[in-house]
Amino acid sequence: MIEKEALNITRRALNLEDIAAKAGVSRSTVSRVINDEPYVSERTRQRVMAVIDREGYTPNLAARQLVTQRTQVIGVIHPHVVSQVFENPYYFPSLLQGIAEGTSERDYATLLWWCHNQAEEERLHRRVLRYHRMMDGLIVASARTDDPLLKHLVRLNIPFILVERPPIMQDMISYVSIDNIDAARSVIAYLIGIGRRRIATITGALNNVDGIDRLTGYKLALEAAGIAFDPKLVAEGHFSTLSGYQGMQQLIDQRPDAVFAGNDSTAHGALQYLNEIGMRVPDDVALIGFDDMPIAQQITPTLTTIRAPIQHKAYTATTLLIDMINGDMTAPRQVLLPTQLIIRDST
Amino acid sequence: MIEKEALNITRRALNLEDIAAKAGVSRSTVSRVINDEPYVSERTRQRVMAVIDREGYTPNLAARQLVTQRTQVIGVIHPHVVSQVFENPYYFPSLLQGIAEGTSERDYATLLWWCHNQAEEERLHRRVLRYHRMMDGLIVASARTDDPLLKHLVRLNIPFILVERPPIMQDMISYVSIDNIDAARSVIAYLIGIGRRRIATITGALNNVDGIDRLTGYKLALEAAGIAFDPKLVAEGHFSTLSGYQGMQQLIDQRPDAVFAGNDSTAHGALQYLNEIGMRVPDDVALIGFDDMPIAQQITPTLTTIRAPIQHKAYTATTLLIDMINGDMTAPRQVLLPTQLIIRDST
DNA sequence: CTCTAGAATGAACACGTTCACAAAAATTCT
DNA sequence: AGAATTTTTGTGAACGTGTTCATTCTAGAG
Repeated sequence: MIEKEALNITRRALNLEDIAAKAGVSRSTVSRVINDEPYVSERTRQRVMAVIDREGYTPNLAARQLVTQRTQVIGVIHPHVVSQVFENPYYFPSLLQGIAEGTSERDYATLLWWCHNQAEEERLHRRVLRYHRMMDGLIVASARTDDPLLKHLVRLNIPFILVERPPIMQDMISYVSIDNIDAARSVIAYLIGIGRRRIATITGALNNVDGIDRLTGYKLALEAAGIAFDPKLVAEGHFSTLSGYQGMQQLIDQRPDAVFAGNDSTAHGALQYLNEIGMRVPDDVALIGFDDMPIAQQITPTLTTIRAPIQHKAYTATTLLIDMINGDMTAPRQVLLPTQLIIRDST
Repeated sequence: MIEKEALNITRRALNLEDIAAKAGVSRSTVSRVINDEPYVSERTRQRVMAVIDREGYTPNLAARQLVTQRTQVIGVIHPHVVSQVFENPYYFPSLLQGIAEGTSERDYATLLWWCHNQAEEERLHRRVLRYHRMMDGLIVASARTDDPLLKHLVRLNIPFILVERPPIMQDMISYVSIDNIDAARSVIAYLIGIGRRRIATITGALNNVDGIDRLTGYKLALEAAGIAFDPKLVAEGHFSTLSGYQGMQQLIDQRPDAVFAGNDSTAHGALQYLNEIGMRVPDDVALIGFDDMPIAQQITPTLTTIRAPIQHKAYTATTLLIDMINGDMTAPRQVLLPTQLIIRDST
């Protein structure tokens, strides 16, 4: 018998019963101690804790999940990630940082789902759905307008929240976003206020809700000021430096006196073209970006832009999601966080 | 009875037994079908599959994990993340992309552990250790020289791999990294080859193995060329643009004719200072960075630098880790990936 | 037809936890 | 002191899967 024990090289991990035996109590008492439940005498609690620490016991999470139906894990899905992440490299880390803040507070773990290329998107969806039992809820970090994922999630009845305004079913879905429309509107109003009249825009990606909303705000502000909307003053971009450069190239013939770019990278590209052809910023053309990336302060002139509380957005989404999971939320919630206009030298 | 069933709003999910009943077979047959095991007749397999698809059954992963002792999940831990991630924003996304590639291929999920601030580091370690049963293995994305985490991981006997050269126990620990020492050495040799003699360096963070190794390579190259090492030509930085600016400020009195920066951000900072005081690059001072970040091509002059295959590094680490998990690896493996010198206008 | 090897299937157990309930012990009240 | 209450502890039944082993079925050989 002793030999058999000694030969047993790959020892199985300790379980509740082992700890109970060593502490001279029953399995459920140990369970109560671990889960901080009442109705355990202080003396017993101490003794059990001592054994747990000494033996280095950690609970088997799979067994716990099996009976509680809870995993203490949330998923983060970012299906069409590649280009966007590399165009605005601060967005994703900021997002994750906010999520980490929320999950750390509430003791959740984070399962990350993202693609290494565009073609994998479909496969990723399938994997997420197949593994959905591992997650109590899901943060959808980027939904395309034609994304079938959301419908699947609704069908599976898994709690989820978006960090953008959803492209479909907006009343049914919870989300936390920034008020892109209002931010764009106020920034255009500001440009009008400082006397600009031929205000062009290089949009963000228009299969993306953020990009669409910023364009909408642009139009609304012009309308409010009684300036006719001119499609020739709109160049379609996709959040990249290159698209800013090309967009500016396309717009220059229209002689704009101001350009509102879809984000700071785009503004940076536009600036590069303006520099090349000798146009002065802000004297000839005022330039405004979006997101307040670090690049905004690194270029000359420093860039007027809109600061979005990305990390805070993600944090809010995370805590809301956990509330949903815990059943503390009955109806879907929609939150729009305010942005801040940062005026620098480019306007 | 029927009413009771109908009233049961929150229906429990389907399990193997349900599928078995609907298909007219036993639970173990369904299990065999799902896990692609032999000894199931083709006819039975078809019938079971049809039921599974129709009912939309997915296995309960917790139950499976409980019996197989496998989770199909790997963890990624980046404990002291904040400053570093924001100084080199491309590093972390590239890393995750490589990991995503590896996990996607082998059908693993990724559990992400990182801090939202420095103070959380200790807490994060504890959480990772407490949750370690959820992971088959761990990728350690950034280990400080004084990090106690590695010892804990060894003690717990959990498979793990580093994506840097480990600060301790180098023979015992598997890792995939780039050959920082050799890269730095060859880049200095190149500078010597083009006639530079007073070669200064602004180091990376020196509590980081990458930073230390790059400095070591610098020293070795000088030694090999018979140039005496001069501590006054070394400024300590920490991978940031600001530290590059300040480092250059500190070094300028030494009249260097070349500067090797700890990374491209640092080089960028150095360039800003050189521009301010009217020094020409590369005529007066040659400048070299590390990492080939996008900024290297955005500044004027474009930056000579070293391209590191970060994504490939992470991919390799991921597949090796999964090999470890599957027991396909007996001894620890150490892999150093080659780097590439990218010569541009700054030298 | 019988016999046999091998393929196909099912019954029962194990995994480690939580939870509901029962039992025992301690405390308070009359 | 004895009853009533409250605190503390233990027992047994889930949770849903994989796995072992015994049993049944099938096809082919004699």
